Amino acid sequence: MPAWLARGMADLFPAGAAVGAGEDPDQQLAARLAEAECSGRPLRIKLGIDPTGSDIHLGHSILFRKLRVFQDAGHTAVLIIGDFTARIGDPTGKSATRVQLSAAAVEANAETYLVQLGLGQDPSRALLDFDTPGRLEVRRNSEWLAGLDLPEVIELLGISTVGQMLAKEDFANRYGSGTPISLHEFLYPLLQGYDSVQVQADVELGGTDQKFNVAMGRDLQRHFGQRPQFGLLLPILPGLDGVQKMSKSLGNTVGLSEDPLSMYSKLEKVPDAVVNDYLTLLTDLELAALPENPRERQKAMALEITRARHGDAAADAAQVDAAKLVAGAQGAGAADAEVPEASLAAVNFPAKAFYLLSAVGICASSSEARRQIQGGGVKLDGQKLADPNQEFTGPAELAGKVLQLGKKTFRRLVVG
RNA sequence: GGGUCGGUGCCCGAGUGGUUAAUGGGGGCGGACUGUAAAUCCGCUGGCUCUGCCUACGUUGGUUCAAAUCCAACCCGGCCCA
Repeated sequence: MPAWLARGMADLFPAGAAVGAGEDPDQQLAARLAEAECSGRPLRIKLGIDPTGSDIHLGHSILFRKLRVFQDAGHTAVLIIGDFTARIGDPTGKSATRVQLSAAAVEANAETYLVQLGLGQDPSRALLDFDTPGRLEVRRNSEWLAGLDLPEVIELLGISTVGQMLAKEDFANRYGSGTPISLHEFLYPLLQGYDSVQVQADVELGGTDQKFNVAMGRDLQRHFGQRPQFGLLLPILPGLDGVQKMSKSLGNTVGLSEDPLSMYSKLEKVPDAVVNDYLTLLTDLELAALPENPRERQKAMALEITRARHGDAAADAAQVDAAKLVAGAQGAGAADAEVPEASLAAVNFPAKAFYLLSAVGICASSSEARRQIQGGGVKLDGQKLADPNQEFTGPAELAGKVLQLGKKTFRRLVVG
């Protein structure tokens, strides 16, 4: 099996026996690849995404990266936008039923997804190859799901059983703990599987949490007389906390569209334990060639990922700025790295310190600002603010100064 | 549909008429420490230009000087039965 295929792989099924099982292209992916090579017919690699949010983060991108290497090897990426299934909500990994989204919201999300993946963007930084003919098909599953009639739905339902559904980990947990499961949620794995039938997938990519759904696709394909797809599962990327999976609702993500500085500075402090995972799954670097020092590894990882997304120059600059920020936070005076500006235009003077912080957007509320000041976490031009009630009479007193919350939040105050 | 138990702040979870934005834990934020971090220790954790005033314990209404705590209806959920 080629290295580009094996890197970062968590599971592959069916895996076939290494020796003795012959070269059955329905049992061994390597054989199927060879068959494609001979016949000149590229494989169809399916990846489904649910446009339930508007941001793609690094956790998603490991799947797209794998899809991309298939593209580069000459195969066809079939990207399925689950515009229909998003309205049901994939129960996977959720402790509760998902909210259903409106069709319009789903479509808007789908558009931003494609842009983030590189549609219409600089191809050298795009996650997928949008340009080479035959390498990418984008499909929306409402295409075939919206028109299903009741007999067809019943046929789908008949392919699986309640026992099978309850064997799925998430359902089992929820059922066991008395958390509600709506009946329509059982439809989700079936519909995702039906997508495989519709696009005649040879391989379906997914996270390890997708095993059930991907396997379901095989059942459905067999039911409809097709060769069952392979399931190629990739690990779930741990989030910035290093423990839980990367997920927006857990607030431990790095978004693909984040600016270089925030991307770099988040990544450079990922826990040591997961740095190698990030390197394997999000870069093409050789682990053995990297420095042993854990701090150096973090930096190399952060830099490489930022480079791939923003280009070398922007990433290198972000690294320098991040270093300045840390130095500044440690008492070397206010950082002169790129500090976001905050306008004083919306502030009504005279302004007390706590009100200023919230008016300028550095704190979520004035009460929080008051607490932060009392907790000693706020500085103005490097000088600790001690009194939340300290009054500022006008913009002139503040213009050009840098307001700092904690170690990493800075705002340069501007009059305009 | 019947019986029964339950719906508390970001999450979990105490509290069952009267100091109180509501014990505790998690998470988050801030401080110290450190190789950034993690671990550990400390503080904070509804809102409001705030020495006071608002809004909060599923929803609505009621009883009371006084309710998250009592009553009624309704909504939502678990379990058992049909």
